[in-house]
Amino acid sequence: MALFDPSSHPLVRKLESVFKLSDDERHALENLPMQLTDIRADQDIGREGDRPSRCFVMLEGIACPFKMTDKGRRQIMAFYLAGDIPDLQSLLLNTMDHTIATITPCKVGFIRHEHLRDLCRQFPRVADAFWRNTLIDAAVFREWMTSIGRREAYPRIAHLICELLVRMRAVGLAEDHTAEIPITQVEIADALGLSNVHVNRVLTALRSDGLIEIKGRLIRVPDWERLKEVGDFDAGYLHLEKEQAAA
Amino acid sequence: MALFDPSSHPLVRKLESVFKLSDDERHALENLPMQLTDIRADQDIGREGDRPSRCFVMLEGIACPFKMTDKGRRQIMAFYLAGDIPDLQSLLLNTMDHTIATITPCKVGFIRHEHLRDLCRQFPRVADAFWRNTLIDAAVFREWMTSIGRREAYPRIAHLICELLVRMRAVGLAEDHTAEIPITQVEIADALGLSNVHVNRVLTALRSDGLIEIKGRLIRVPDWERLKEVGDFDAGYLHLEKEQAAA
DNA sequence: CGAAATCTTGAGTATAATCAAAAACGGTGG
DNA sequence: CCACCGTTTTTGATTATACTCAAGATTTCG
Repeated sequence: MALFDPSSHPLVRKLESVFKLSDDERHALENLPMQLTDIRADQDIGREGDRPSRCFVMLEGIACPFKMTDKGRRQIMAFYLAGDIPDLQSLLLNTMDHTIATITPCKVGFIRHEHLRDLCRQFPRVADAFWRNTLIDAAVFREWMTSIGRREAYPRIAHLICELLVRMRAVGLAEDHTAEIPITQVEIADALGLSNVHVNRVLTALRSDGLIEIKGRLIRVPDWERLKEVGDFDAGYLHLEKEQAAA
Repeated sequence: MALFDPSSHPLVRKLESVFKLSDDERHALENLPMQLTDIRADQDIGREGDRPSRCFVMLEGIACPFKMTDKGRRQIMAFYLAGDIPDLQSLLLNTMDHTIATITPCKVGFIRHEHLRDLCRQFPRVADAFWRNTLIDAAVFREWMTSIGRREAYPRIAHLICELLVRMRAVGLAEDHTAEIPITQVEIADALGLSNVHVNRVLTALRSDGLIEIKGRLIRVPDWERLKEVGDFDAGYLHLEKEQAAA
């Protein structure tokens, strides 16, 4: 599978995974004013309560939306990869109900709402594609809810690894069943509603059971079918196109 | 606050909570062909894997989307009330990734996708309102994730009660701090990732702490501010208009 | 009125949390 | 190249929240 191609526009890539763009649509997307910005790790890009006037596209790195409870506990609600548009919702919902932060150093492209609105007005299919994007986000939230609420730690972690691998493959960030996943155990814990200590113990168990191999940030899955089964993983909820979903 | 007015069209009500409809828009909505159907309790309306050709609007009753894990455990991911459009996503995502079932006897209105598509094409603001609707669903999913992952059972249940009360008030199904909530403890357990036994114990504790009063299906909250605080509840994520959010 | 569903309570257990500290790792500068 | 420092991972010991199993009480509804 081809690696991420930095020469093609990220939004073009994103939308072309849904349908064939017309020349006009492609042209409009490529000429969308976008402010490229580098952001270092562990920085908030948008905060709960903000009223943003622009969205951003992930170009490189990993970011996450999270909330804090009154007891100071953090819940990470997703991991965003290259091509994702984390706060597309700000286009229609004025106030941010969560914070979005970088996990690794990131490259992002900011796009002003007005430009996106113009684009949606002129090309309804683009608006549909954005809408579809938010629907898939919601589908992923539902799956995470199911994991957090009803799967034990062992399958829960296996499930997350499956999801990340499939999504990274879909955007060319992983090949076969190996990927570099620069997410700490603390972050995994906050995403899955577990303690970092327990995450560590389960990862150790997954390794000694031969389900995963870890070298630094590199994770390899020797037996994909078995990991999928352990994690009760079915990629359907990601609503990827067939070619990409092939596992 | 006025009780639910069955004479006004549910979609008109829904969209008017977002913006003022033009006469044309209102007229188109009111003339949308809609098949009214009564469904008894505990029936699936749509199943995982289905490829629906229509959406439905909730008119009466409560329904829920859920998933089953391979171990046979159920996760309920939301509660849908009158006015909600549970599977709007089927308009853009072909295959259902979860099942939707009634909790109580329900009255629903089925609307064919083609009619909704025509409507969206003709009235872009209506499409925006639908999109906004799915964004709010996603915001609720995020809040639930936070509850399930990072709040203990006691605040978790308090939080759910707060949410249901606010949402029911918003559509005229509750007055003040009293509502009829026909959801069993097993269903609450499946929604919050708890066992029914534990839900029962926590509800007992909430009662003996004077936070809620239960008579049959009727639930009363004597001290709203205190329940909100216990449940770490802030209605912001529901993105209600100001008048409705007033607590 | 009676059967089925729901709620309640008790007893014992298990998964995962917390607390604490040591080991390993990754990057930096000398 | 290596020593050093902060971060992350790992391990141990103890505790707690919540689960399971089981049975009895209560409510709901036909």
